[in-house]
Amino acid sequence: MPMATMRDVAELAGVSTATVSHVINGSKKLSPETTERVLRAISQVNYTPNTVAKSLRMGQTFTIGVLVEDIRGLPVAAIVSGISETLSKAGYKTIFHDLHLLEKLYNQYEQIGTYRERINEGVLLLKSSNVDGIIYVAMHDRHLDYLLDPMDTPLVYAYSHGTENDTYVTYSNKDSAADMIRYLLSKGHERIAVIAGHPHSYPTGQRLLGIQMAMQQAALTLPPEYIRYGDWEYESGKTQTKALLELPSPPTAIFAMNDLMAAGSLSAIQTMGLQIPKDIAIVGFDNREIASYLQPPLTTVALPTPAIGAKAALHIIDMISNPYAHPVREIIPCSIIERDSV
Amino acid sequence: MPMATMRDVAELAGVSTATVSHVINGSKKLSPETTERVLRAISQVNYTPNTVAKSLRMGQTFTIGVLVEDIRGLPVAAIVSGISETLSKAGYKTIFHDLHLLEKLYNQYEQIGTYRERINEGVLLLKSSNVDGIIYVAMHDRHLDYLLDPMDTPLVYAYSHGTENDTYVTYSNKDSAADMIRYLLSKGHERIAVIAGHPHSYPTGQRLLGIQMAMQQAALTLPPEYIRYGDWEYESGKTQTKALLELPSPPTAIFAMNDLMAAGSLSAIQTMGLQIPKDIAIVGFDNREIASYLQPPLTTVALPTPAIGAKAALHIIDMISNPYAHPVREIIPCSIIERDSV
DNA sequence: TCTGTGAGGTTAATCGTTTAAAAGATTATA
DNA sequence: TATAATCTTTTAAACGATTAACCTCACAGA
Repeated sequence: MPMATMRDVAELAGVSTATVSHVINGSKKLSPETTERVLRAISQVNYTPNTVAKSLRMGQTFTIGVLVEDIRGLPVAAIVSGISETLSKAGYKTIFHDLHLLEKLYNQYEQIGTYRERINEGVLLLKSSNVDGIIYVAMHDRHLDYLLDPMDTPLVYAYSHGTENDTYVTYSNKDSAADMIRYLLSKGHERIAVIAGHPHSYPTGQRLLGIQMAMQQAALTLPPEYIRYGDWEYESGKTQTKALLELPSPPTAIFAMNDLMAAGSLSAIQTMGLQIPKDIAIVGFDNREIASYLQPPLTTVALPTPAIGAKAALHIIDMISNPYAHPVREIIPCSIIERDSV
Repeated sequence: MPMATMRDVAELAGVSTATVSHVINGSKKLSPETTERVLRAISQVNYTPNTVAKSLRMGQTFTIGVLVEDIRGLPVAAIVSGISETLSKAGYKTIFHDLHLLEKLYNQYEQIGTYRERINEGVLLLKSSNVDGIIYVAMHDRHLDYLLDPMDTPLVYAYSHGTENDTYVTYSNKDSAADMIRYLLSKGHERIAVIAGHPHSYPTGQRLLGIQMAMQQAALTLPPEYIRYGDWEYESGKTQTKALLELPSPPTAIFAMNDLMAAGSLSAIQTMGLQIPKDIAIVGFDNREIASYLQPPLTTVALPTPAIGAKAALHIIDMISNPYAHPVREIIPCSIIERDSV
């Protein structure tokens, strides 16, 4: 049995389709009797408006395209969760497109062409679905200016940065790192070492900046031998920690720039027979699931993922109703999750 | 500048919109010159068909609604990833709706009403978006028969079961558990204990069945004191393991029914000063991220999540073109991930 | 009695496609 | 030469909503 249409309702109620539409949308004052009759007819035939027809007529789909690099990436799922919640509360639907780009993204510059293709395809697909706007959730900064060229659809970046002229919402690298240092300082640590990520990556640079800043403010310095670079992976945390502990004057606290390296660090510390947090403190970044199951549970900084998603959704909705507004850059602070590793 | 329409193309090429449509869809043989002219016009005005109009006319949206309990649930993201990939390869779009139901689901029977409401809302929302079909991704079995009542939209369950008359795709609880036992047996273990999940949950029951079966086939038995029930959480793994180790004749291998409890178990074993896997072996279930970062890395069973997603997508597409086919129940085997804990 | 006003409803165009059916043009057949 | 057959293209009616503009009627005021 085909879905009931507005016509069916109109006929049953003995009115025109215009009247039915007005009842549904409250777009005109109607007599109580008519309204009543139409409402009854609606529930009698179990009528639901056909969104497709509505969209065609109104030139709006009330649909936002959510383009993600890979939903399997941990922060991505949490961000999408936030987006989805806010969007549906605001009456928007989410059309989801996954680029499946989770392979290790670094050092694959030869493949950048393929990435661009995949991304372009995704955008085209969403645009051809007549989405009212697009949210792009990427784990690493990508310069997507080339994408914007043919883009008359509002776009906001969530998590990663766009260019200067884009609207994006991300988390604070610099301030969060500084906060963590201040936290360590407040616990009495002064000899703090850091295991950074890839030397040239944006988060590494920013966080290092924040760290130096916080140290300076405390009239302390971060000696060069206390800065070691890893590759964001478990093993590198292990190696760099060993190097750190063999220093003539080893640190009393280690700040690893993600939880994976922190886990490696923790394992290295323990195989050297040291106690955490008695002999040395260790903190991470990201608050992945693993952080709470390490022994001891890891103190780390939590990304404001739900907030990033929610804000991104809010911004895209704004941009739809107000297409010529200025781009807005929103940077959300992270929070420190205290556990037992310091 | 508004998007170019078929009319624009037609005018530019000096033909009717019907001709343009035929060129695009290859639905009629046309002279090469006309085709050429239309094609040129299309790229000149940068035309993309308006999907909304197309959907209205065709009565099909080429859109599948993906209803998830909560995308933050680990297996959920991986399943959605599989769904999305298969769907978009087949030319379908994914409209995503998250129910945000991640709060601990157990023992909340009072809240079941709210769940039903949330789920119903979601289904209604998707139906009103005129999706061609719905995939429901739930982490726990829910009896959604009440949902099907007004459902003329094809539905497939992914991960969880539906009722007898539903199409679903899930993983094998019984066989995977049996496989794991056989694996342990092959490594020389005969005194195998199990830390189960909630006593009355479906996975617990099925896996226990598989375990008993495999033991019997090896002419071994699982003594009652070797079966302990946890609550799927870390702490319960710890407690149950302690109890197991205090037995007069402790097991040489422990099979925890998820990685979280296995992690707890591992911690308990180590605080008792035992070596893994030398003194005792431990295996888990789920292959969560945590499994590979435990010390030692945990041997566990991996859920076939991408396959579940892919198959679910395939089934829904089948059902769309063939609405009166029989329901199909597909159970996909899991695989054992060998690491260093046995 | 006539005009003006407002309330309550309707008419019909429109959004951008698809697709039967019709029409026109060209070639083949008798 | 007339007719049939074929090939190419067009006409126009959908699909199911929204909405500006119009219509009708009742009543108030002059």
